[in-house]
Amino acid sequence: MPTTAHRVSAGERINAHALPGRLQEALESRGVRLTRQRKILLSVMDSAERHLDAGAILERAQKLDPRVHKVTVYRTLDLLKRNGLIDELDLLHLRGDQHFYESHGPRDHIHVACLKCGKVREFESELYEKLKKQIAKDCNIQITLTRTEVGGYCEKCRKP
Amino acid sequence: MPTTAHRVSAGERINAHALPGRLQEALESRGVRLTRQRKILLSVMDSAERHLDAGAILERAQKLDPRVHKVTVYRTLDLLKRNGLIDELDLLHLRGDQHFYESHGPRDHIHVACLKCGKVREFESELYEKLKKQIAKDCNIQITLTRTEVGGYCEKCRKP
DNA sequence: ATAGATGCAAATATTTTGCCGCCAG
DNA sequence: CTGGCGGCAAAATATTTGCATCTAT
Repeated sequence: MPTTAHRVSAGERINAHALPGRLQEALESRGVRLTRQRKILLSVMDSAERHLDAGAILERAQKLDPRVHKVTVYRTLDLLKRNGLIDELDLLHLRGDQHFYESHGPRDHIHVACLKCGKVREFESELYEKLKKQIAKDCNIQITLTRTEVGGYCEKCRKP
Repeated sequence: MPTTAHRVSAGERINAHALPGRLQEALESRGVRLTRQRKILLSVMDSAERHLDAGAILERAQKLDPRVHKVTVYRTLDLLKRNGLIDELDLLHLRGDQHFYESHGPRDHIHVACLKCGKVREFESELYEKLKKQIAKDCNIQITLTRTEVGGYCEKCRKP
């Protein structure tokens, strides 16, 4: 599996442990105990410029503080999942069979990935909202989570 | 019921080991070598009434012929994936972290799963086709695969 | 006959669990 | 102080690989 190029987005924060991000605030407001390692992990996830898997989260956390343990990463991810604060993605197994995580905001989006260069883009659409409403109605289901992943070849990768 | 067309469950084909199914025919036409174990595995997948993972495929295959090996299941799944004959799903990790497979026909569909009872239903929609076209256009991508999985609570599981 | 497929064991990769000492509140 | 949390090792789960042997064509 190819190592995906590191995208440095403008929004990437340099100093990870500076201010409490969205996730930390969410846990605080729920009265969840905030340990040293949790603060580090939350800041890593809050400031990620791309989707990270458990291993990548561990790496970045250990750069901030080597005392963070692999198992704690999994336990913290589980905590966040249980609290509905992150989404677990597979990204079409583009980069392997592990899971990727993203702190999910209020807006639901589709992941659009290029199968060649591996770039993942997020896409929002009113049509998607309509589709979900149609599913809810026609299947008589109360939808609580959705995941749409699209793979293909981007403009650059189609050209010779 | 719904205005939109929807297929019932994954497969309704009845008899497992009888006649060559869609998958076997597809491989034959491509000149792929058809071994004893491949025929068995293909028939298992062609006649599955629900989405199976590698372990479930192995189990069913061994009931037909105990000489089928686990590794062969993975290698055959890989063969089918490479030939674009099956889709690999995660079904929202409803039943665990393994992958599920389905022989994919010409029609693309959405998987709608109840998070409580685990029932998975397939759903087709013109709206979905439109959405894909919109993505292709707006993201300037040539789409080759899509996966949409929706989780929620079905009518029965919402009731007391 | 022979290229390609299978079986077996062992290696990888990822995630989970049991147990005990530690620390945030 | 104390109940939840984290570290460590080991288990569990899922999948892949090396190599010798077998078989469909």
